[in-house]
Amino acid sequence: MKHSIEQKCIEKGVKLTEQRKIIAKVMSESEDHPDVDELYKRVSKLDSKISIATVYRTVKLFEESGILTKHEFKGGKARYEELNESHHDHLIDIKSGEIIEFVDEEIEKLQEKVAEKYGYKLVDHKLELYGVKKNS
Amino acid sequence: MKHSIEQKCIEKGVKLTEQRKIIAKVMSESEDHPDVDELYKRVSKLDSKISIATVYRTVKLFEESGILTKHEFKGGKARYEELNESHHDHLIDIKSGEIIEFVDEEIEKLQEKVAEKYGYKLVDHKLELYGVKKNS
DNA sequence: GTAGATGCAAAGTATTTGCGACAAG
DNA sequence: CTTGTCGCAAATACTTTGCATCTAC
Repeated sequence: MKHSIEQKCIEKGVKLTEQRKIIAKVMSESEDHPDVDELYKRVSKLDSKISIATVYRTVKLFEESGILTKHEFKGGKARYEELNESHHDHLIDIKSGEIIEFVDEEIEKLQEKVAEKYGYKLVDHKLELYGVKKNS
Repeated sequence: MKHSIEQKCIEKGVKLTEQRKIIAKVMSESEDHPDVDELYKRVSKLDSKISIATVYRTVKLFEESGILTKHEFKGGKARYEELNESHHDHLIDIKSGEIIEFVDEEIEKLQEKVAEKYGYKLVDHKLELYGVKKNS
């Protein structure tokens, strides 16, 4: 069975080149939120000839096609993850850099309500929590 | 009476140079969230010899001193605003770029709760809503 | 066959830094 | 005085782009 991103490319009519297939595969198999450099490293192991320009072009294309989503957490580089049905936000451990994904329906609803209150329709949002582990 | 940022520099023991006073003044009087370029333009009107490097160095220093806060909204450049008692989040009009500040105590509390749930102490957070005006 | 994709290197942005001159406390 | 700051230009980090070549459909 094809991995999920390649599948989505077909559905969305995104042309599949060798390079895109590799990038799609790597992102599909990634459990984390790699930045372009990291993605480039992983991709290079499968095909050392892929250029970083192609990686940049591809993540941008995938993002515009609604296949990947881009995060700009604190500290510079953009990071990507596969976009799927289940929306979630992020809790970031500022010591270790570990990222925990979470969903909170109540917060989601309240956000809609805030937008509503000011006469806006919510089209997107960003919620990031930065924390330190409690000495448990 | 001195404007608020200059006051804070004194309280926090931040050395006040001519350039810093000007940057402090401009930020104190800004009602919006200027990026460094914009800030540099405003500052240059009061003293055309200030360099952009100084503006970068100063906003960084002010941020580290807890005087300014930095936002990285979608689309690149970092933007700054004065940090004061009243915390707030931002609702951004994706058409006009207008930024509305809001506070929602309930969301704040829920965020704490989420962090708690995963065993974390919340030290910072970022909540940005992106919306379009409803045809009112 | 043709429109679009790739690799490369060069160009863009945004931001930081080394260094000698200078100013604040 | 002495330490830290400034202006300048060069350096860095991340991302985009022009162009000739190549490839998916």
